[in-house]
Amino acid sequence: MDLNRYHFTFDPRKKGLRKILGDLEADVMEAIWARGRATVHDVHKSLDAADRELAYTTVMTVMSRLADKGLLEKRKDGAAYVYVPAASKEEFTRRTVGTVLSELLDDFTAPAMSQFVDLVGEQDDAVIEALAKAIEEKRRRVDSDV
Amino acid sequence: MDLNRYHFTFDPRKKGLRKILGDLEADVMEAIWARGRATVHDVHKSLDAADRELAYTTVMTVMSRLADKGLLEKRKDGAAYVYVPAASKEEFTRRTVGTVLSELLDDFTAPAMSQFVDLVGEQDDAVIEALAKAIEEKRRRVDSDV
DNA sequence: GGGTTATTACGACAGCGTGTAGTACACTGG
DNA sequence: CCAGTGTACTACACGCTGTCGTAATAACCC
Repeated sequence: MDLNRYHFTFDPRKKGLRKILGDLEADVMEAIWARGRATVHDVHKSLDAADRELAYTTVMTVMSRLADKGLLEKRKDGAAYVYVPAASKEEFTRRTVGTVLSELLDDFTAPAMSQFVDLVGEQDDAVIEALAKAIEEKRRRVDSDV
Repeated sequence: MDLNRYHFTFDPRKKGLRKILGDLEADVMEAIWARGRATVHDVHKSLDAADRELAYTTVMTVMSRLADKGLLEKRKDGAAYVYVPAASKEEFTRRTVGTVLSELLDDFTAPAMSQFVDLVGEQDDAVIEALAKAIEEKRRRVDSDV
């Protein structure tokens, strides 16, 4: 899960996790999340379609790299290795989004706040209210501390 | 300024704009923002310190790439070209942060919102105040629209 | 146990973004 | 018209990702 510690790319043109993972990496992760656990064989089988023939070793390399990055865990399972996601897709997404947001908040506090409020405000008053409430609580806490 | 359209890297280990720009690119931008406009000569002079000797052409290449990316505008000025930031540092920061946030909100709406609220709760007072202010402004704007 | 098959390890190379720089050409000033 | 200075173009390295091949290894079947 320590994508958090690493440099990664952010591609606004891509959708979802592909903004952050490479295309093939994302495909592999999706495949593994879908089945919970998978061997290289499994993943290769599910990705190697007619329109995109992938070498077995290509899949293996990618899975290996994902394990190095901490997104997958590699476990010996009799014959072959089984790869298990270090976190569910939701959890991974949550953490990644959290990392980016907190980095943004740390380094660009004011613009991040105002931009966020603007962006969210366009569609969702509820979130603004939630934020306002969070502020309220925070203030109350501070007050009672005093 | 259309970093927005391009793939860029995001490095949590770096600070500020360096998360998004390369180190040298960031140095160059800072130098140019500091003087408003600059020639390659100017930038080279201000970056080429004893501890970091840079070739003139290195600076030129970087400036040229920044112009390609739309962060700088290049204007003929008699002998040399002068480079002018396409946007102020604040504006650039604002837009970049905005791009990232809006991408995040589009693709990861729920986690982005909840993470944001959570993160804000953990922040120190200054940050909370910034947020409160942002919300205030937002509300005022909305009210006057109505 | 030997041969066959499935897996893995390791290494390679390409493309892209960034840092770095050299060379050759152009333009300004004198 | 020449010298300098600045510019364009080209190039190479490194890190990340996509892509594989080859060789080694482990499992399996007779």
